[in-house]
Amino acid sequence: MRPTKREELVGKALRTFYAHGFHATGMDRLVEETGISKTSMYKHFRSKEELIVAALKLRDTQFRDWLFHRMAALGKTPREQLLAAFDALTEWVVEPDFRGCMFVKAASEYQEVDNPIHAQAARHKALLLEHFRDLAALAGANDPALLARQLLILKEGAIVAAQVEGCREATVQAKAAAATLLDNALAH
Amino acid sequence: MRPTKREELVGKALRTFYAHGFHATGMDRLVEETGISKTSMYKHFRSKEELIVAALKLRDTQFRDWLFHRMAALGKTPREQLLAAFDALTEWVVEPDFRGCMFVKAASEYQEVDNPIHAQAARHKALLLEHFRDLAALAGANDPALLARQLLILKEGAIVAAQVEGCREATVQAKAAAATLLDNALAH
DNA sequence: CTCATGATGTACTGATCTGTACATGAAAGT
DNA sequence: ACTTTCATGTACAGATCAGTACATCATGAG
Repeated sequence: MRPTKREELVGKALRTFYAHGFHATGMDRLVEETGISKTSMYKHFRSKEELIVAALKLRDTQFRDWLFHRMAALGKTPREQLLAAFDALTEWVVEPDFRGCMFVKAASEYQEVDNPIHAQAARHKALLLEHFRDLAALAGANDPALLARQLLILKEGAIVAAQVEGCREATVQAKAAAATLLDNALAH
Repeated sequence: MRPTKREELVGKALRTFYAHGFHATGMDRLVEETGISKTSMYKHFRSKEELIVAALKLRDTQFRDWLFHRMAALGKTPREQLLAAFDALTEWVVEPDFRGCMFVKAASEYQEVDNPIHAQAARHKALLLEHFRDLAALAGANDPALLARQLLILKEGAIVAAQVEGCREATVQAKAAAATLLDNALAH
């Protein structure tokens, strides 16, 4: 089924925001890129903030779908799937248009905790944590919540290292750390 | 010795940039806050970019001084000092004006790798890595470079979790993970 | 006192920001 | 054919952006 006009606008905005940042991307630029008129743009989205939130929601579903599917494809057991998350990250960070985690960027530019943009970023992280916790429980971890959080900390840290320093090995080094943590958490 | 005018300007700019972001903070605002005139401001710094780089350099020395001194104060052996880094982080993230890592924010808003602001952020991370690698070697790690990188990945990830999700436990959970990695790396 | 020098403040430039008023267009109902 | 309705486009408002031209001021030298 064809994407609606609104979905098309959100998709284009998502790419531009990710590539250039939120404050640095003006509505004029988005209007120019999409070929739509400004009036129509503001018919679809009452404000820039609303457009950003819509873009983050799209990114949330895109990223989770991609990550969870790669994890399921690359790993059979829950333990393997958790480790496979880092293989998926390795595929991602070497892509030429990789620019770090969009939600970290969003939360960085909109820091007030009550800001809808920041809240949307936090929500994404919470959803990731939920999935990891379920898998950690399935894997038989002593403390699934702790293990899930630690693995996600490794994930965020590896992305930051890859983005800020351009470190290519961060994700595989994070995977090695994750393996150690998993071994430790599944032993008893 | 008294701070020079320039140092005072950099210090104030640092606080404002950290609290509100780089693009979101205009030179007009900084001029108003410091009481200086715009002409004088541009006498000290040829451009906003130059001011941001100066602020990041100050932040780099401040943060490294603080972290390394806390690590030395809280830990005796190299191993204890590496772990103590996470205790220091725990002190930091609960401060009311904690807003995440300034260098991650800077690299997020100025993504081009050849941008001086981005480069300054990368440099800070490299200096942290150097210190951690030295300590890991002193601690007798099999692969000091790997261990140092993994510990820093935990550090970045914990800061991100604390900033984006407001997660209070992230730094102590990261410390637990760090302890596991240390145990593993020092065994032979 | 006179004049040069350098720091400072005011007021501005042109560009860009988010958001809107209003004119124009096409399609649909009667 | 005439009017209503709604989507679209143009042009703009008012604020703010980074950066600068120029007037004013204090100070120090001769």
